[in-house]
Amino acid sequence: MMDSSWTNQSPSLSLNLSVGPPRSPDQVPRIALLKRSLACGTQVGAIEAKLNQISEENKRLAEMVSDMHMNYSVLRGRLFDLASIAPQEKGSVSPKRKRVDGASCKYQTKHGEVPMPKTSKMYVRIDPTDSSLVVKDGYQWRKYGQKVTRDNPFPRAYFRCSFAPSCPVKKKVQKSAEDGSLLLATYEGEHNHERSSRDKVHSVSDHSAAAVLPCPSIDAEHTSQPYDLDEAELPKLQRLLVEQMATALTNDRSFTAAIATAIYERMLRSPPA
DNA sequence: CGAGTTTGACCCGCGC
DNA sequence: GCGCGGGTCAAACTCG
Repeated sequence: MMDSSWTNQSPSLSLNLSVGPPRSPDQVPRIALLKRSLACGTQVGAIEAKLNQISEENKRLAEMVSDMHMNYSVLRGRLFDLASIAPQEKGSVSPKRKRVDGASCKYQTKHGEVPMPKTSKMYVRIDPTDSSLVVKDGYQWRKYGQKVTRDNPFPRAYFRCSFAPSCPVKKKVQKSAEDGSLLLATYEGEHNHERSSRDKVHSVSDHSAAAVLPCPSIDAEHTSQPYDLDEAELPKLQRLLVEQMATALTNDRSFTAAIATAIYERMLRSPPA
């Protein structure tokens, strides 16, 4: 259902930072020609100095990207370390649904032993001032309870799927204790119906400032499987990484200038058909 | 008026 | 046995 590829793939960091398009053999004479034509003037030296400066910057940027890639690898390693040392159930299972046998993935109710419902988690970025605890996921939900839990100052809301009366799916929604702009939605069970067409259209995109962040290894996996990370850790790691890269790149004016120059030159040399 | 939300009470398992 | 805490119930309330 969710894409778990985020952590499985290294983002491509092989950014081509050369100014202008890659030089093909037939472009070298063009550069020579350009130089010759400019030789009439007194700007050749200045242009060469500028080119040297740009290559220096390119070199620096390449090192920066390499550093970031290394940091990414370190963080990624730490992520998987956390995944491997915290495989046991951390979240409390409802007492009424206490597991009888962890291996058999069953829990006991007053009606007997039934299969453990699949649980998945999803993180949603929201406006920190938004206390509605609404996650637009394409299904219709009816709230049936709200509680303040011990380990989190934010209330936890309980929802049941109201689209189909027989649908067994439940959802718990709570703001992250560390980050009030992050909602954690925990789904229990599987829908036995399609999404409502109305919500299909408005799913995710119409929520004010909300962005669903399918939690990579947690979300695709189920909590009964090995990747049961501390829910606070994973989004923090992801966010840290993305913010680090974005900050480093956007704060470096020479990088943005080089990108702009490269794009400009590329567009000049290969105009859209 | 019906559907959905709020909220205090209640249930039940766990740990001490 | 008792208190704690998470989950659920259901009456009261709100809103369209």
